[in-house]
Amino acid sequence: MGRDRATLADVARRAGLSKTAASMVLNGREGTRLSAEAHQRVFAAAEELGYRPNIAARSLRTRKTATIAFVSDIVATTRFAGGLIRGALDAARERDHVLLITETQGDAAFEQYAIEAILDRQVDGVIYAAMATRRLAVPPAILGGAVVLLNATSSTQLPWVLPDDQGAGATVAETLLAQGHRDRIALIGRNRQKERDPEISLAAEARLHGIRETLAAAGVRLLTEVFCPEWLPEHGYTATRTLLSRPEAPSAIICMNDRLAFGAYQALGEVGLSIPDDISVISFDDDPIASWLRPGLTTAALPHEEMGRKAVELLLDGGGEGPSLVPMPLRRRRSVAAPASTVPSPRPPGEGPPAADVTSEVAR
Amino acid sequence: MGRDRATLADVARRAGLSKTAASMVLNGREGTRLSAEAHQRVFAAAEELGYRPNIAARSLRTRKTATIAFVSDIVATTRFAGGLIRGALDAARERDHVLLITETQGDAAFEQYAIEAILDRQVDGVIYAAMATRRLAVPPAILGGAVVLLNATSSTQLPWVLPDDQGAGATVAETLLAQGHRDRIALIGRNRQKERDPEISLAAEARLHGIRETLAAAGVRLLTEVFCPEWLPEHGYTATRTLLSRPEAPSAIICMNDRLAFGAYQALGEVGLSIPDDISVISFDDDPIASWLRPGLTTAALPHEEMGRKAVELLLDGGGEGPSLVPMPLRRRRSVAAPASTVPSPRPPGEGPPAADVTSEVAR
DNA sequence: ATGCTCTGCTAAATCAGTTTAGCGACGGGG
DNA sequence: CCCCGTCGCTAAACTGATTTAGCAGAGCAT
Repeated sequence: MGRDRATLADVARRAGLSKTAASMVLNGREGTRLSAEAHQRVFAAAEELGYRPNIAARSLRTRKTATIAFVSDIVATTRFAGGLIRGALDAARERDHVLLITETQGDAAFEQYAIEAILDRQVDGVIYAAMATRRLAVPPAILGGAVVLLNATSSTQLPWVLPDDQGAGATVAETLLAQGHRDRIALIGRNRQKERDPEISLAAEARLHGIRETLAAAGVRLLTEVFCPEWLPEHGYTATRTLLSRPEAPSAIICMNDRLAFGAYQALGEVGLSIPDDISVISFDDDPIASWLRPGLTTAALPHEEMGRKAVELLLDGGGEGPSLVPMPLRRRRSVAAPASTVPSPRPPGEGPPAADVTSEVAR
Repeated sequence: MGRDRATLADVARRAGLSKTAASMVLNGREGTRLSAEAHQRVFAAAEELGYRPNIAARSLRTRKTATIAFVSDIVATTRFAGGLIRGALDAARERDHVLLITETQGDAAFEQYAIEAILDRQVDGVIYAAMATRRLAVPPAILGGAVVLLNATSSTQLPWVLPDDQGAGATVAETLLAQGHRDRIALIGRNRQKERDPEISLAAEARLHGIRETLAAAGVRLLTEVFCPEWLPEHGYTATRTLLSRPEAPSAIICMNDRLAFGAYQALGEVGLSIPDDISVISFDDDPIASWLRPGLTTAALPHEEMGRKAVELLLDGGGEGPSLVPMPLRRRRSVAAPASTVPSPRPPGEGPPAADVTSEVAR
């Protein structure tokens, strides 16, 4: 790999000029007094030889590598990582940079390895990413250079990019209000222990805040909230069963994320309630399952690609300290409708299929 | 980032030795006649100064960068990429290497960029990964160095790693046979156009082959097959409705992947059939949804982490040309049981699912 | 003729390592 | 006493770029 490559000296020789001249021409240096003809010859020689600079040699001198480190806690388990990386990759390519990826897995030894590895390689900057939106501590060793936090905050004076969870909360609430939902809106997914701990997640509180403010502005209060230990389908399922066992049935359920909403779908399906005719469901994240559910789940999408892209922009183009909030667009699907005029009553389970119009659902 | 670092010259000076001596000691060179005391002094000096070699300088001379390029067609969209990357990352770290990630998005210009970028950076090897198991053409420019194909084959003489889809097919079939399913096993997900095109996917044919061979060895033939244009939930849904409209109802359904199986769950749920009491469902991939479904979906897992890990091993430790098949372990959950003694009959659905010649029907 | 300023270009240093070639001291054999 | 080999170590070349410092020649004014 990469033997036989023409060097700058080869180009200079072929152009009949010095390495200095060749270097300056190829780097487009201003203020040099090299003739137009010299430019021509250098470009021609470089072209003919298929010259490409050796980045190791260049960065030895310049201490620039055109490489960005992407350090994250977990890349694998969450499918959101892909979006962040993809966005970063795109923006990096546009700026002729490349991404070095490492993972700490939340392990101090691995983090140490990752940091040494990127420091040894003299990366131009570091994107320090968390897979769950949260606050974190930035290892001091990397603070010598450019750092952008992605999907995370910190107490340090750095730029960081976050999804606009609060705005998404507002959007979600507005969507329900616009359909005529008022006093029978339930919420699933708060977590007593974790939501207040910014080291674990900032999302819950911000989303809730957006929801509450918007509802309050319309003079509406949440009907109930059901707490969940985690945001997994099984918890959404149990929470929904709990919800349905209460005297006053909701006209709409806001789930804190799509996995909870999936659980809600399962519970509602078992009980024979139809979405959105009997009950609307709306949620956050735009997990792939949101589009696979029947009916499709309306949800405020986490803008992962834009976030990854934004992080690179802040790192390379500058853009100051503090937060950059990326809007979370609402994916409108079929899970939200106007509330039924009558309060829906759960059918006894085991009675058979819900009275959904199957053929219209099949026509997809 | 990385200024103020001690250099080898600093270490040598502090140890009272030459750069040569320091270099040799730190690299653990055999056959050098440096005294034990000299070793001590160098190690001590390096320790005290927190010396770390500058990789750019080193690789300028040695043409080794301790960096592997991970080139894939698509990292974002599929959540499988994470597993591949994670496995590769782990194995790379164990060997003191780091991963440079690029994405071609199947675009020739992007591929060109990616290749130049990694060639410029003198990576030690390339993992060329596809997100859908398939055959691909390796760009000749990278054939100068070490290359391993991940989740892909090629006609070139390179090592490649694939999931053992055929073995998984066998496992799946055996699992059903072991539960007593025989002549009422249906299959969902073959695709007329694509499955035969190895540029698109190798998985379908291999899985089917494993299934057919195993069943044949037990004297069993598939009851029916329903074709699907893609492997998405909606197609699994339609295919299942189609399947249920046939006179002879299956006791088990094999889905070509979990997303199809999810669609099958939806259709079975609507029609009031219970999994696994009325019908068993088994599948491939171990998508996250497999564990979220109720009941949990039994499925042969794509061993992404192991595959990524294996690719790095082949690249760095050697291991010869040709295929390395990584077994696909079965995740046993609750979706498979013994067939009901009586043939399950779908409850009369008020809305008739489409009735047509199934085998020729292409679910849309 | 002298000094000065431009113009157009180059030699050499530099970055931080690895590697080759070889040097001085010492001991032993002839 | 001389030659040779081993021991323990080092000077210097080398990797491929960037960058500093400066040189030769032309043109112009004095």
